[in-house]
Amino acid sequence: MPDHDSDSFLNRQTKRRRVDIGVKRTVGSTASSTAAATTATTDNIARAKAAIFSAMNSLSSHSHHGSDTDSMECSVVQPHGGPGVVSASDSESKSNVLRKLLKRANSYEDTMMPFPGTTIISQLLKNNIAKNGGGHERGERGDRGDRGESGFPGSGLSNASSDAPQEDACSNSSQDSTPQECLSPFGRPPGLATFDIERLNDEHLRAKRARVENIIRGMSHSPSVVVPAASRHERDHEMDGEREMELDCPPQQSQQQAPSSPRGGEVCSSSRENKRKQRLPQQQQQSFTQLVCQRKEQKQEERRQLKLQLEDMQKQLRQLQEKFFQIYDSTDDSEHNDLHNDIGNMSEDSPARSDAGGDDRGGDDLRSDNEMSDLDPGHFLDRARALLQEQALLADGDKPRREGLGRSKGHGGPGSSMHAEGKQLAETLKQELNSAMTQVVDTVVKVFAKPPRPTPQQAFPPLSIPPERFPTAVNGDNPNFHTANQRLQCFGDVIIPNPLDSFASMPGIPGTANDQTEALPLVVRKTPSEHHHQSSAVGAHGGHHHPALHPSSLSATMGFSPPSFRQPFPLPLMGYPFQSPLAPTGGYPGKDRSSPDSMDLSRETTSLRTKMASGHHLVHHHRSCSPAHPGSTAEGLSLSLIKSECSDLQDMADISPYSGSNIQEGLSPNHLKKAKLMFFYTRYPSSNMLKMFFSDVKFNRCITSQLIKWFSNFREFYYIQMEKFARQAINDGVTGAEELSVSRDCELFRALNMHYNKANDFEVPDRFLEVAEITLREFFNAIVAGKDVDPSWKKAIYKVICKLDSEVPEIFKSPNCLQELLHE
DNA sequence: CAGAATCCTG
DNA sequence: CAGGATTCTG
Repeated sequence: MPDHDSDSFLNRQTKRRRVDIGVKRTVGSTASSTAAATTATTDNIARAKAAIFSAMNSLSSHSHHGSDTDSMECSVVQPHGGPGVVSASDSESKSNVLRKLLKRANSYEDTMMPFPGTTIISQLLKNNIAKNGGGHERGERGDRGDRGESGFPGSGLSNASSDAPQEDACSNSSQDSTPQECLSPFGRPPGLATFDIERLNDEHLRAKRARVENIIRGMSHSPSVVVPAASRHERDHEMDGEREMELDCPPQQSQQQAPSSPRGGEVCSSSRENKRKQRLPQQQQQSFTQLVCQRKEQKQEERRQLKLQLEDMQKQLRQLQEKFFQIYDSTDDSEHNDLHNDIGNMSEDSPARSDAGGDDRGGDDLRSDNEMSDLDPGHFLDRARALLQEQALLADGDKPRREGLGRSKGHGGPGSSMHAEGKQLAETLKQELNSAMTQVVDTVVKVFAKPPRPTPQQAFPPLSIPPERFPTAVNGDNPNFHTANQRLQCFGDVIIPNPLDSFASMPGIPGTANDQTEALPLVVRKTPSEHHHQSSAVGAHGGHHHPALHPSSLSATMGFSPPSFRQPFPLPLMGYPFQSPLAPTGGYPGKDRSSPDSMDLSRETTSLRTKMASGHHLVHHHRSCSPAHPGSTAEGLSLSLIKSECSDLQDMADISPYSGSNIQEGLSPNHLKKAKLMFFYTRYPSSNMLKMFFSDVKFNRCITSQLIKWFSNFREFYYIQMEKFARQAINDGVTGAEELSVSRDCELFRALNMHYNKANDFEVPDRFLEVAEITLREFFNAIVAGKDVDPSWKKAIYKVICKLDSEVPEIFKSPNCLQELLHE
């Protein structure tokens, strides 16, 4: 299709030879052919790239599923433990926190990793779950165990004090429960505990349990037990949000409904939380003692598992941190110091640090932003990546640092030889870690979960992608994405050009609107001085994106792909100039792509697109547009969503491979200026001529049209002036054309010069004066002859003038001609 | 009728 | 100068 368009266009140019006013325009058929050939070649390249891209997408798709699976796995919930089992809750909370954090990482990874299952984190998590064995009681925690849990979601720092466990409060009243909490409107009937339903991975099983639970609840209703919902509510909310996004588990919903929990406001009430609330009450129910006993065993088991998991995760976390640091400390320290610190604070194996961290955290609210940014997907990705690399390195020999980490992980075992102090320290550290995690999770959840969730779902219903992913991907573009990407680039082999950026490099984009023949506002206002690297209308193409043009080969092993792959198009951003073919306009079907904001955002988007356009991506899209690749459904989200308005894709293909040159994607003011100067030589330039003289511009239909339009406008002005002065001369009593002359100091010339050579920094060729004079006389004669009565009387004049074009100096072919010309 | 140039307007 | 409407051509 692209070829066709291009060819047809060129052919038309060649064949057409039509003219303004009946004068045939000279067009170089040869040049035309050449251009066509070039196009074809590039197209082939494009196809190859498309294939690659396609493959990538496929992988991405897989990863997605994988992530879901993981999520489910991770969603296992700790069964309620009796009074003596409180520690379980503790470990559970930690484990949850860690898991969530880690999972979050997974999530992000999934977003970009082709092989979800292979992500280190997920693997580790799985292993943990699988291998959980003897339980480690955290005696230290004691009855306070629940605290950690309760504290985690809300304000990570305040967990020790304000976040009194609502559960405990309500059930035992031994804890510093807040009355309000208990009185919360949300307090629901002391339903029987939902046992450990949550832990069951099997949805059906869970559903059954839920039903049973309902029945039981109906039977036993102990008013004495009120679930504190107020604070819990908040917490649940957050957690729910996270869970919902991460897990997207249907079973939970059924359960939550069952409990008849009045919390209508919540997006997705956490079944798990609900259950826990009900746990204690349940135990108080004698009638269910047996049942409880049975459950207890399971709970015990669960507890042990959870503990193990927690420990493992902690260990993993440390390892990740360590590795991450190792890798980044040497590279970009400054940029990630925050992250480093944050993690460090959470690290258990560095007492001093942890302590300090704890203190810091007390008044560390100000850092929330930083933390947030640090905890973006990119960070997780980085960490994961770091881990991978580390593993590779470890194969050769363990690194000292890692050793240190490894050793740190021994705490917690019941048989641990730790001294009391050590235990306390460990405990403290754990809490710190917990709180830190909480904070982190909260921030992340808030940031990624809240805003856009609804929109994405609507946009991509069929994809059934966890809502959170979209926001994530989208948000990722902003501050975080770039940094993440940059960091990724540290791993040279795995670097993938930012897909979004590549869009900008598509020359065709500006005019991409299929049949858009009229020039779009391609001209970007720039300062003449910045002739080079000036950002083209299409945006930040100038000079910076080149690196991106060397798309690193995708590392299959790493399988990292920018989030943007999955959600490459921040749709809202896909605005005007980029109604590009590539633009996933399809992504948001029916969406107004030319929203007013688009322009503003375009700049931002542009940079992203630049990279996106580079390499295979660009080409791929291109291909998808071709008839041969109709649906390209299997090609993954981005592709499937991409509606191709491929008209000008081919043009893009032409230029996509360009490298290093100063080719621009749009016409700049300098180009306009140059065109005006050229007008002194040629009034009717052919499109091929334009291409030759604007070699620094990537030609597409739009550009061509615009250039032609420019000259058309030039002519318009020129002829208007001619007619005006001719009539003026007539009015002035001039009787013979011979009396008319055009000199450099005449009015006419000044008018023209003012228009085409405003700065007067160009020496107008004498030939132009001649032509102008001829033109003036033509008009004069015509008018005198009364030909102006004929509506098309000017055509004859045009016909004459168009033959007067002279050769344009070679120097105009130079992209730098302006400098050269004006400096002479 | 499509495509191209011109005309007209802002 | 850009856009849209109109005209013209093959």
